[in-house]
This record gives sequence, structure tokens and C-alpha cells, in this order.
Amino acid sequence: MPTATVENYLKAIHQLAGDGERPVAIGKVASELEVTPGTATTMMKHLGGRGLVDYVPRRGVRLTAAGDEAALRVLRRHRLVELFLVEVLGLDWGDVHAEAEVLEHVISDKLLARIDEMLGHPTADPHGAPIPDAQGRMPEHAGASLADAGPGRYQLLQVSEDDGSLLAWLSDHGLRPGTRFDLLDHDRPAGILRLRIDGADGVTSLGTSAAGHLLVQAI
Amino acid sequence: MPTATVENYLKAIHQLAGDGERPVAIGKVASELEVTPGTATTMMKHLGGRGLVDYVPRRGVRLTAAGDEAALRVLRRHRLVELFLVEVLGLDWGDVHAEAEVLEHVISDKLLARIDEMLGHPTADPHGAPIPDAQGRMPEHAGASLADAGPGRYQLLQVSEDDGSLLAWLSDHGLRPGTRFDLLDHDRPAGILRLRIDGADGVTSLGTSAAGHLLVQAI
DNA sequence: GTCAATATTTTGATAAATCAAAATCAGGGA
DNA sequence: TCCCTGATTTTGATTTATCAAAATATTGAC
Repeated sequence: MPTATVENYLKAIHQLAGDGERPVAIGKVASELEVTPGTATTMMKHLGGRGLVDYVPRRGVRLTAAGDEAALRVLRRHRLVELFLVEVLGLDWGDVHAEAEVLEHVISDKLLARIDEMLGHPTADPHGAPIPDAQGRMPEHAGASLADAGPGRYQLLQVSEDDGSLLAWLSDHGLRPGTRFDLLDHDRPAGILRLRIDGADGVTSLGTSAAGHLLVQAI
Repeated sequence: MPTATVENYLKAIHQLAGDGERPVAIGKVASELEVTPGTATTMMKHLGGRGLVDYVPRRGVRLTAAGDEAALRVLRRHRLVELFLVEVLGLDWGDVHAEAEVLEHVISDKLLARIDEMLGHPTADPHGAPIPDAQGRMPEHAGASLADAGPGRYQLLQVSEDDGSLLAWLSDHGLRPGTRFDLLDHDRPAGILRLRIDGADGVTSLGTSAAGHLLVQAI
């Protein structure tokens, strides 16, 4: 049974790995977890010894199959807890991340199963992020960044940003995972997109920086 | 902000203090928490330095006002979480203690407040144990041990035992906090009590050892 | 191909919590 | 009163996770 710290390192590496093409730089891991590089190096050696990562000094790390499995287990817990806090306890969309960050490490399997059941075995968390199933399989959905999209009709799949303020803003403007909208135009030089959101009045503008956190699917 | 370990020591001392007449022996604390005596001694000095206990070497410890307040805060969390797990998530009466033991240290105030609200600001947990209020005031109820009771009519106030098996047995026999019953007779030499429980068929027998964990009130 | 800038690793320390085992104390019985 | 027994404290180590700062490697610029 990995410690909470080890779980956090695995999660961070998973997060940073992206498509898994190339190994994750140790410095990225360190800054993701807000520890000094030396601390991260030490931990990488430890994780390597436990068979959770392949660590090549000065090159980087990647998760082994075992490490990836462990990371997905934590991710599943995280997202189920988030969803539970929003759906059942009515906490704010933006508050739940921090809470889940700690609960994910301490909840028993039995309690997790109960939460999963109570939520009806959901496949996405409040941000629209997919929830790995109990076997650790990640339901992949093919979304592209709104920042790269041209005019057309889209559905918002996921908000990949854990900070509360963007979440709150989107929510206020009627934009949440599942919502459909028309991208009217995308002024790339200015970095501004204009949308007509289903169920909302008028036209909403947002910048490329925000749009970069929105995963959408053309419909 | 005290660590989870510190909170556990405070809780243990509170538990063992009883009426607070005399200081708690260090050995009791050590065995309650399943650590070696030396470890407990070290921690007592630490807690003393933090102003949470009065520690007199070779005599024992007692909680200071600050320590008592902290202990009650943890107790409140523990009991609210237990109740939540039973009432809202439908976990077994006997399973929740272990779960609460860890959650009590990590839940945010905001989440706790939400739980409290959702449960309607309850004053007793699933074992019937009183829940300190948000100001740390403990609603005392005057119960006596069933092991000391003579024939008569009683109401079960509290089961002071965290192990699941007794809880499950009682529950199966229709006996839970609030339940009323007649104590038909109490055979002290044999150590057996016979009860007629409201809402249950026939007569239920139980031994003094179990009865010792039941707090009742004559009605 | 050499060098400087940047990233990474090493080294030496620290804090929290713990243990095992040796040393010490306190109180009751002879 | 003296000593033995059992409780407690000390001492010296260990584990996990961390930092600061020195040492080292890599890489892109020239």
C-alpha cells in the first residue's frame, strides 16, 4: 500500500506524461508538487526501486504498468469523491478539488464502492474529466482544445483546470460539461472567441487562455 | 493545526480521563494507542510544550483547557462522520468507526458544516454517544451501566463500544440507542440478564460483559 | 568544439513519529 | 528501613519526506 505521498507523485507523473511519448522531466514533477528538484530526484529513485516508474537519471521518468495502474486508481478515487461532494453534499464546483485531494488517499474501498453506487457508476466528474472504471480502464473521449477550433457547432466535454475561478465563471455563463454552443468566430490575433451558448442569452466572449482549458467535440 | 497523531493522543487522553479526577497514566495512553511507553513519554513532553496537556513526569497527564477543546473538536468530527456514513451512505453500523477514525483528521470545516447541516445538527452518533456542539460543549446525558441495573423499565442511551460485533448483535436483536425494554431479571451470580425488548419477540438474554457497555436510563 | 546556462543529482541536515533496550524511579512488603 | 517489582524515562537508532546548497551533467549558442 503506497503512502499518500507516493500516490501524489504517481498522479503527478501521470498528469504530466500526456500521451506518454517521452519521459517526464524531474523538474516538472518537482514544480507540479511544489518540492525542490532534489526531493523529486530522491523520490524517483525510491519509486524506481518499488517498480512503479522507469527512472533514467538526467533523462526523466515514465510510469511502469504497475505505476500507471496505481495512478489511475487514485484518479478514480479523486474524481468520484469530487462528484460525490458536488452531487450529494452540494459543495461548490470550485471547492471540491482541494477536499478530494486529501480524501482520495484515505477512503476505504468499501466507502468508495458505496459512493460509486450512489452516484450510479458515473463516467465523468464535475469537470467532465473521465473517471477510470474499477478495473483501471480510462474511458477515453476524443476532445480537442477549443483554442484550436474554428467556427462551428460544439459540445463542451471537459474543463481541464482545477482552479475554482474559471469553473465558477463558466458555470455562471451556462457553460458546463455537456453544454452545446456555436463558436461564432475566433479572432486569433486578438485571442478572443465569441460563442452563442445554448440556454444562455446573447453572445459570450472568452480569451484563448481560458479556451485552452476547454476540451470540445464538434457536433 | 495539530497533526493527526497529536489529535489521536488528545482523543485518547480525553477518553481515558473519565471524570478527570486523577491524571492519566502514561502507560494507559501508550497501550490505548498501541505504541511503546517511551513513545508516549516523548509525545507527552511535546504536548506539554504545546500547552495541550499538563504533564508531570512519573505522575501522568491531564488535558489543559486548550487540549480538552481540541479533543472535543476531534470527537465531534468523529461522531458526525460516523453518523453521516450510516445515515447518508448506508454503511454498516459496525464498519463506520474505523473509517471515521481517519476521516476525522482530514475533513475541512466547510465539509463538516455541510455534513452537520445535512444531518440536521444531531446530538448523538449511531452508538448513542453525544456529539459535542460546534462550540465544543458536550451534551451530557446521565446514563448508568445496564450491568448495575435491577429489574425495571429502561431506555438504551448509548453503546460505549466501538467494535462492530456487539453493535451488529444488538442491532439484530432490535436494540439500538433510543430503544425501550423491560429488564425482567438480573442473575448476578450467573452474569445473565433477561430483557423483553419493545418491538422484538420473546425474551433476549445477554451477559454482564455486554451489558457493561450499555448505558441506560430508567423510564 | 568550447562554454555558459540550465537542469539534475549529491550531500549533509532537519522534523515527526516511532522502536528497543538500558537506566531510573516510586511504592509496597518484609 | 531496604529492596524488589513494575512503571516510566532515557538513549541511541530508524523511516519517511523534506530542504539548502554544492557538485555535476547536458545542451544549445557561437
